[in-house]
Amino acid sequence: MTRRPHTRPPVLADVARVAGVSVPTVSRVLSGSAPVSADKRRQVLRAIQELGYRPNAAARALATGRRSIISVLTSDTTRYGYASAIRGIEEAARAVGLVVALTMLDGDDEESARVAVDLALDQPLAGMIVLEFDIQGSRALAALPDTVPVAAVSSAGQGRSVPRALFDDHAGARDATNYLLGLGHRTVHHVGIPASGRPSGRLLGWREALEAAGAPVPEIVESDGTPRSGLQAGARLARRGDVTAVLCGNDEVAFGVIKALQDEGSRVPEDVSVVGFDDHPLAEIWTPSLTTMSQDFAELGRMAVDFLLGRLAGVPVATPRSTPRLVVRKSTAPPAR
Amino acid sequence: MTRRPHTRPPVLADVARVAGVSVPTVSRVLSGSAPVSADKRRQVLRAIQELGYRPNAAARALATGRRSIISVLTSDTTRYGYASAIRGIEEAARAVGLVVALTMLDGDDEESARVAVDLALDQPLAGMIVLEFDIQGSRALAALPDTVPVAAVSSAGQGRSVPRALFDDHAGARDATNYLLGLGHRTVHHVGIPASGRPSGRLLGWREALEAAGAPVPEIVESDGTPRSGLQAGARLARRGDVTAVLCGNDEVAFGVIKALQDEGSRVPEDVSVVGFDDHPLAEIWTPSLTTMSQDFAELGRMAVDFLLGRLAGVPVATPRSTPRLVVRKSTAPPAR
DNA sequence: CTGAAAGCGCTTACAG
DNA sequence: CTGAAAGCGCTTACAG
Repeated sequence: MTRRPHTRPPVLADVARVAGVSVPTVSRVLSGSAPVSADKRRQVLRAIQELGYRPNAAARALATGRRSIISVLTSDTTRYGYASAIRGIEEAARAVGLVVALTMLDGDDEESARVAVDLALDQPLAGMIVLEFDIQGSRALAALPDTVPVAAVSSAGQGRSVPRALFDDHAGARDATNYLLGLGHRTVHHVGIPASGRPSGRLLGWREALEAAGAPVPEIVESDGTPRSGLQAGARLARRGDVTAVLCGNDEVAFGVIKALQDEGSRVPEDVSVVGFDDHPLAEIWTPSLTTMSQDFAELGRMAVDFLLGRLAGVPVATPRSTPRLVVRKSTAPPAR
Repeated sequence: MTRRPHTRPPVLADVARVAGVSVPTVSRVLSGSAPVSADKRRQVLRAIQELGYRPNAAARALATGRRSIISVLTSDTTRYGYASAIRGIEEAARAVGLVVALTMLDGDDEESARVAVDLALDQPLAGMIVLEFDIQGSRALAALPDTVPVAAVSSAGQGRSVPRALFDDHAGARDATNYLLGLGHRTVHHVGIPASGRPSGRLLGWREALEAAGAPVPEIVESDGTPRSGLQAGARLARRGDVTAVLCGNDEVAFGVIKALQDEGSRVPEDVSVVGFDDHPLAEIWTPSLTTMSQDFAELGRMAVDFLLGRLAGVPVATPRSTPRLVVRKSTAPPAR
């Protein structure tokens, strides 16, 4: 395999010359936009093969004005929910011939959001999708100029008036809390995770369910959404002594909470019931297997793409919405007495 | 916030007109490529502000010939190792002003590899990075024309002569196996995961260590790399009855193996020691916490970018290499008797 | 069906 | 320091 880095890549005019036709004719067989005689078509195809010709994407984009990139703005892509949503976005984008560009939102301030947004905006974008799962996502959304088509994947009930695919974690948290109350727990504790705005839909749904049931609303235990922070949250809960049910902001935190509770001598679910959020692939393998609110992130990602494309095409699309679904496993049970 | 979807976005000539200067002058203040008087500079800047001007990426790419996209070809991005590598790639790329495009390799055949490669190639690429963690990656690599600059992230010892950042899982598996043998285990079983070629570096390292020690080489138990398949593999191992030590192809599988062993009444590590690979974020939270070969995937991703850019710049770069490191936790112990 | 010409929105010599 | 001109590699009317 010989590499020829110094050879100028062949352009359309080269193909035309080799095939003995005009430049527009090559363009026509490439795009199929107009009929070309079988003969010339064959010659063109052969020349393309021979030269290893590839259309210049930049030139094409400039001439047509078509944009082929969907830029995704997201914080930590190694987290399960984020990774799944990105996967769904990529699938849906690829299906319509679009490419997904990834820009990580890793700074904590507005300046770094602006830098990330600028970098993304420097591409020939068809549109942009912001994963507004957290404050970084919200900041990026705020830093976006209103000239670029954008769709966000957000918790229902967020404020900013941007088109979005919604996941109703508010309703999900309410359902989860009601489920625990229904098992007979006097109240439910909550381990929060960082949210896009204050307060999160999960927190609101949880509190709403408690208040509707006339149950006391315990102080929230905060976490940063990682298993490690769940460990600390679990240790704090164990020390309280009166905890029998916990709703965690996500499964990763729930894993840590369970581990800490067990380390402190509490049995799950006999002493404490724990519910997670997201249905992480390891939730069913955990010991005990984790009761959780299942969210289809990939589907959410796909919906965001469809939504964005629909709006670009001028077709009115209803706001897509996804409601988490309770998956009961072994980490929950009625309280001891 | 009013959206004006039907307004033509401002172009450089608009800025020039509003600022009362020539087009090249605007270009110069934009790029800083040549001195511009303070006066004109100010006027240009004001006009840019006023119009909300953004350079057209396609036009710029066409005029300069500069490419700003690094395309990453990868299969399932929700898996921990893949997600981390992508994260590292994105960080390194962003640091030098490049954008990362993601193309998922989800088909099982060569045709879908070709389709994915074609889509990626349709962008103005600076270069390409292939995550050759599995057969999909290898297929994509094979489908790549040799005109595009490419770097792969691969297991050491892979065949194809493409520049690559290497992770030495061969050595890692050998170290892990030797560690288990050193604890006094008579032999070590292996749960394989899908690899890029046959056989994988992990398998080779494992077998090599056993043979060097004169230990018997048990039949391999296959898995697809998911926790669920680990469950099945664990159940099969439990049935054998003579298993005291297991090296798993990755942590996700190890989690499933541990779970199944426990379900079948084996204690880990008292009856069976289990070692994983990758150091998944949940490895330290697992019960028991998982002894594993830690790999810095993000670092590997960063190295791949540096490697690619170095080669693009014509700077000779040594092949970057990363060797996994043993992290001893609670899932391993000397055999019972 | 086919070619000559203009244009997409930038940048880069080239003169001055 | 600044502007007129050419060019990057395509596509798209426009004639024929």
